[in-house]
Amino acid sequence: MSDNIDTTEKLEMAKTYDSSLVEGKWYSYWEKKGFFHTEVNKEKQAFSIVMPPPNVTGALHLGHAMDGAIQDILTRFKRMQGYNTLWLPGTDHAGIATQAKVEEQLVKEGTSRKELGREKFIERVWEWKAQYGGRITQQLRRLGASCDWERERFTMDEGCSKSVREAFVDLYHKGLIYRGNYIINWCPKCHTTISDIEVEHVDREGNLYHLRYPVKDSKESLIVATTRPETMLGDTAVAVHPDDERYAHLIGKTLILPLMDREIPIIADDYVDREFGTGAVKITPAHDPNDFEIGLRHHLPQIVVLDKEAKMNENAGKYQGLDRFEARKAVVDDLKAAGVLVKIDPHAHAVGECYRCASVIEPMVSKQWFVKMEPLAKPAIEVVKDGRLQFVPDRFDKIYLGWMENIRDWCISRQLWWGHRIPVWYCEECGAEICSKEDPLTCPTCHTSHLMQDPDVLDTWFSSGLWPFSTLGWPEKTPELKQFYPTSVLVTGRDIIFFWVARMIFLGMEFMNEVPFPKVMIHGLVLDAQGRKMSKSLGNGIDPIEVIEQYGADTLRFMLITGNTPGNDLRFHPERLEATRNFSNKIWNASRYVLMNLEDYEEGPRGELELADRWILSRYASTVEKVTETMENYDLGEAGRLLFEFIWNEFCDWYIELTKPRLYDKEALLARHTAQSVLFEALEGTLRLLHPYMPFLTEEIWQNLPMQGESIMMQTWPEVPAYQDAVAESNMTLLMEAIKAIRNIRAEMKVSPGQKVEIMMLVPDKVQHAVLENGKADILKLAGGASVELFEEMVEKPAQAASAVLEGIEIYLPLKGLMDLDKEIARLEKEISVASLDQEKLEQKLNNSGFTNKAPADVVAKEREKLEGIKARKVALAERLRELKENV
RNA sequence: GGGCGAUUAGCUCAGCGGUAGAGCGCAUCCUUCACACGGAUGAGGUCACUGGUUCGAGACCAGUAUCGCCCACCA
Repeated sequence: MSDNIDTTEKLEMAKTYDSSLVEGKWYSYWEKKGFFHTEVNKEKQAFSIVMPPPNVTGALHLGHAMDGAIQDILTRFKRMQGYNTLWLPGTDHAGIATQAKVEEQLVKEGTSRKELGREKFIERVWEWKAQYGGRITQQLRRLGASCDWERERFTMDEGCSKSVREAFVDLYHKGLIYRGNYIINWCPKCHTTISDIEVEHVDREGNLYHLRYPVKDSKESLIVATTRPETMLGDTAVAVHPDDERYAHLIGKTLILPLMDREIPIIADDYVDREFGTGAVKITPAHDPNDFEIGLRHHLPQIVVLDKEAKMNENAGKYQGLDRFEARKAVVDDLKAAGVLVKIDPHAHAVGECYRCASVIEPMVSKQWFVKMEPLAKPAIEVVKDGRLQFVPDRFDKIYLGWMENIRDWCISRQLWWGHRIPVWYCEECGAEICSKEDPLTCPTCHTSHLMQDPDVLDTWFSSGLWPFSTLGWPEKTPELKQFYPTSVLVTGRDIIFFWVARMIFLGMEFMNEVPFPKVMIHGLVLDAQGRKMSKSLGNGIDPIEVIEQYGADTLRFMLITGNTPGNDLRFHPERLEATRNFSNKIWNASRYVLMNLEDYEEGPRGELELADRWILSRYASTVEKVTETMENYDLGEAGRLLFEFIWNEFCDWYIELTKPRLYDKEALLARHTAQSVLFEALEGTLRLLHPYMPFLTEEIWQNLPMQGESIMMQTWPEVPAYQDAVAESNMTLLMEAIKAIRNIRAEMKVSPGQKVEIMMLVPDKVQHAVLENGKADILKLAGGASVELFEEMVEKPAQAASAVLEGIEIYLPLKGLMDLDKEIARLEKEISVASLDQEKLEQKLNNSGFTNKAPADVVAKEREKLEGIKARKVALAERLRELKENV
C-alpha cells in the first residue's frame, strides 16, 4: 500500500456519492501499485489492445472518451478473467496538425518556421511536445484508462522511427515504394500533398462555362464545357467520344487554344460522356486526374500552370501571378471579350477540399513518393474475405472491402518538416538514388560524399500503420512481439477505417505475415443532441473533462457505452448523464445499506435460505452468465443494460426490501446472518461484474467490504455460481405479482399509504398457497397490510371489498366505507373487457388449424394454457362483478 | 451515380419470428431508519408506407418515402 493513500479509511456514509472525492485517489493507487503494467508471461494467455494513438496536440473529446471506455472495459474484463493483459497507450506525432500548432506559436513570437530553419524548427516542436504533449494522456487517466503507461509509445520515438525506416527501406527494395511524376492532391495553404482520402468532396454551386475553340484552317469551331475555365491555359487537347458522329470529322484536326494561341489536337477517347455538356472535353493533363490519364494514353504534354500557392505561374502567360480564382475571373472576362464564351450555366459539382484547412485542393502533377497498393491490398482483402479478420459489426466488412478493392496508389510524401524523413539520398554528382537503413556517407556508385537527403517526410499514417508491431519492438524479435502480436482486438471509430485500420492490415500482413488483430470493433461517432457532428466551428463540442468533474468518470463511461447498439452513432443528451449518475448513486446507496448492516458480519455457514435469498442468488447467477456472454460478444451496451436491470429492479427494488425484516431484527441471529451473507455475496459479485464499466465507484465500495485483496480490479471475474433455481424464480414471481396487485388496488382506490388493510386471498392451488403463506410477512410489509388471511375456498366472499384476480388467485381488500363501489365496478368491467379481447385473440389463433398443425407443440400448449388461464380469470372477474352489483 | 445506417410511447433508444420494452418526461400519491440523484401506482404505441414469405412478422424478403452518413474521375 502506498504511503499517501489511506485505503483503510472507513466509508464516508454520505447519502450521495461524490465521485470527485474518490476518483483521483484510486487512479493513483492503481498506477502506483503497478496494476496496469504487464510483463511477458508465457504461462498465461495474452490479451492485448493497442490504443489508437491520439494526436499529441489533441485534447480529449467525447470520441476518445467512448473509444477509451470501450477499450478499458474490455481490458479490465480480460484482466479479471486471468489473461496476461496489455493495453498499450501512445500518441501520434500528427504531422500537419502539430507543425501548424507550433507555427502558430512562432507567428505570435514574430518569427516563422522558415526563419528558424529546419533543424531549429524541429527542436521547437520537440520542446512543444515535451511541454504540452502529455495533456491528452493525463486526460485519459481521468477517464480511468487502465493502460500500461510504462509502455507508452510515440510514433516518432526511437523505436517507432526505427520501424518506419525498416518498413520504408524494405518496401523500397521490393519495388513497392516508388517515386514518380503523377497527379497528386496539393493543398495550397498547408503547402503539401495530401492523400486521396484526405480530400473531402463537398458539393458546391458553380458554373459550367461553354467555350468555343476554333478549328485551325477552318470556319468550324468546337464548343467545350468546363467548370474551371482558368485551367484552359494548360490545355493540351480536346477530347470527344470516338463514336460521336457530331465530331467524327474533327478527330485528328487541330484547334487554336484561345488566349494562348496554342495549337492543340482533337483526340478521341472513351472516357468522354457524349451526354454531358457538349460532348467535347478540354484536356488539362497537369491539373485534373482524368485528364492526366487521358494525357498518358495520348502522349499529351503536361503544362503546369499553377505554383505552390495556387497562383498562375510562368506558363500562364499574362495571367502569371494571379491567384487561381482571380485568374478565373480574368480569363472569363477575356474570353467574353474575345467572343469565345458561349454561355454560363449554373452547375453544382463536388469540389475537393483539404480535410484540415478546407482549402480547395489543387490536383497537380508533381514528383512524389508512392506506395504501390495492388500487391499489398490483395492479402488484406483475403484475410477479411476468409474471416481471419472480422469487423464487429460485420457490415463494416463491405465498406472496408469496397475501398480496398478499388484502392489507388498511396502518395506518402509530405512537404512538411515534422515527421519521419524519407530515408532516400540523392547523389549530387552522379544522380544516384540511395535508400538505406543507415544514413549513407558516400555514394555507392561514384563514391563522392555529396549526398542530399530527400527533403520530404512521410504521411503520418505510414507510421501509425505500423503501430500494432512497431510498439512491440519490431523489427526486433522481442518477447513482447511474440506474446502480444497479433493483438486481440482493435477498437476504433468508423471514421478512420480507411486512414488507419486498412493501413495496419496491409502493413501487418506485409511485415508480420499475420493479421494485426482478428477483430476490429467499430463504434460510431458521438454527435450533439441535434445529431450533428461535434466540431470546433459549430462550437457544439462537449468537454469530457468537464463532464467527469460534474458527474464522474464512471457515469460518463456508462452513459457512452449504453443506450445504443454497436457501430451506431450516439447522440449526446445531458439528461442521460443525470439518469446514469442516478444509477451510480443507487448503487452507492444499496451498498451503504449492505455495509451498514454488515458491521457485525462474520463468515460462517448460512441458515436456511428464504425464498427471496434463493431468488436473488438465482437471478445473480443468471446475470453473471448473461453479462459474461454478452461481453465476450463485444455487446457492451447490452451487458450494461443487464447490470442496470439486475441492480435496480431486482436487487434494490425487491431483494433489499425483503431483507429488512431480518436485518432489523437483532434477535434473529441466524436469519440475520443468512441475509447478510446473501446480500454480501450478491453485492460483491455484482460489483466485480460492474467494475469494468464503473471502476472508481466499484473500487471505493469494494474497499469497504470485508474483503481480502488489494483491489477489485485484480479480483477474478465471477464464475457462474450453481444457484439457478427455476422454482424459486417462479414462486418469487407469484409473490411479487400478488404484492403488486395489492399495491395497485390501494393506489386505484386511493387508500392512503398509512392505512393498513386486511388482505384476504383465495388460493386453491396447494403450491401457490404454500408460497403465499410463507410470504405473508413480506406481503404485510411491502403491500401495507394489517393482516393477511389465506383461504383454500371461500363460501362467502367479502361484500364491500376491492379485488384483484390473478390467475388462480383472488385477492380481496375489505374496504367498508373506504371505497367507491361504482369505481370498483368500472374497474372490473374494464378488466373483463381486456380479458375478453385477449381471449378472442387466443381463440382465433387456436381455432386456426394452420397454427395448431404447424407451430411447435410446446408453443401450442403454451397458448392453450394461456387461454385456460384467461378464461378462468374472466369467470372469476364476472362472478365478482355480479356479487358487487348485487350489493349496490 | 453507388453503398450503408436510421425510421418503435412526447424525447432518446433497446428489442430482430410467437400476445410491444427501458430511461427521461408526464399524472396521482408518499419526507417509514440505503437512496427524493428516492419509493409506489398509472397514462401513453394501428412498431414510416406498400406488397410478399409464414400457422404466425417491429422482427424475414422485395419495393417506396423521409432523414443522416460514407464512397464516386461525368468535365
